[in-house]
Amino acid sequence: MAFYKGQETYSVDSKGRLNIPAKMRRALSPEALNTFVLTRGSDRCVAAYPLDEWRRYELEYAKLNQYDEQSRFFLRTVLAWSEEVELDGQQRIMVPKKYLDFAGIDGKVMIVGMIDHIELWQPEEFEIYLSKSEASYEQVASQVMQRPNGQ
Amino acid sequence: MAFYKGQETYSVDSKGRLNIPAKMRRALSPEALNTFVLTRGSDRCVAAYPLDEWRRYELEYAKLNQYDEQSRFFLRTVLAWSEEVELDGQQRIMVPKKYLDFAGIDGKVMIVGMIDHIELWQPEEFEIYLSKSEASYEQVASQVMQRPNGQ
DNA sequence: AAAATTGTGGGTAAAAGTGGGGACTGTGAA
DNA sequence: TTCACAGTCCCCACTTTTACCCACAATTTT
Repeated sequence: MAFYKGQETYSVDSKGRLNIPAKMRRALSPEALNTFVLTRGSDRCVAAYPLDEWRRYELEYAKLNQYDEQSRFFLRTVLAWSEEVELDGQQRIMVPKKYLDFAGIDGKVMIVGMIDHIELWQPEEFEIYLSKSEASYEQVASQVMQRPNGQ
Repeated sequence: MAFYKGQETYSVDSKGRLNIPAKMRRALSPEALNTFVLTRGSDRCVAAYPLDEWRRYELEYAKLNQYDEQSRFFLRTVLAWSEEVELDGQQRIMVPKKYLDFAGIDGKVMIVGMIDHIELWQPEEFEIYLSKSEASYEQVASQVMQRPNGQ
């Protein structure tokens, strides 16, 4: 499987349409049916999962017992902020306004590859996010990746 | 299989008619015969099951031991509050007043996709519901989904 | 250099969401 | 029995949103 990576600055037009970078589009498997599922990301961004990836999560959700109060709360929270969008003839998706608002996006978007999904950020917001960690990249990396490459 | 998801604010007109969002309508299988079964949801909302899904629940209900007092109570409550409604020419359903009253709905409705059914909420009520959980979303998520993606 | 792909914008027909009139039905009161 | 009334259902109509098409400059590939 191809993982999403890289960052590109793209624009959302007045109709809310957003072009998906060609490189990232190539990582879309045919099973995704040219469809992404938008959802609220961790931190202030919009996450877009290819449909086939999203289905794997959904199957887990479907197993939850809806008669359990906590499960219901979890499902409603996740699902209320999920929506399928399909690529149009120009390989663009329509991003509903409420998602743009959530991430503070207006006009320009930073599209970031994130392994199994892509993220949409307000460009300055993303810069700030990268720069504001007190710990350095090297410090965090050594904590997160104890034994890279499975060795 | 397509699961219900997303949230949309729609309106119930003076005749009690409610349009079903197109995206959710597309998740309706032909076996549902354009019919939903309304019932009381868990928490203060109205649940609408596609007819074919509802039949599966009915099979479960049929297995309950009617000599058990709690089972009887559960069955009577659920069944007394169940009613079939069919989509009209404009893809709307007629929501009887008692359901609107139960959920406190008047004019505007928040329609929420919930895996195998959709829920109708009074919009503010839903906002409050999402925001007032004592535990944070992250806490609940980690409790509910111990092993996300089945890994 | 030519050809194909990519990123962006806009016009227009179709679909979606909303509202209302009028016929039909069944109920209860006169 | 007849009438008034409420509740449905079936059309029609209007506005907004979305989907689909075409266009074009910039970039990449051949």
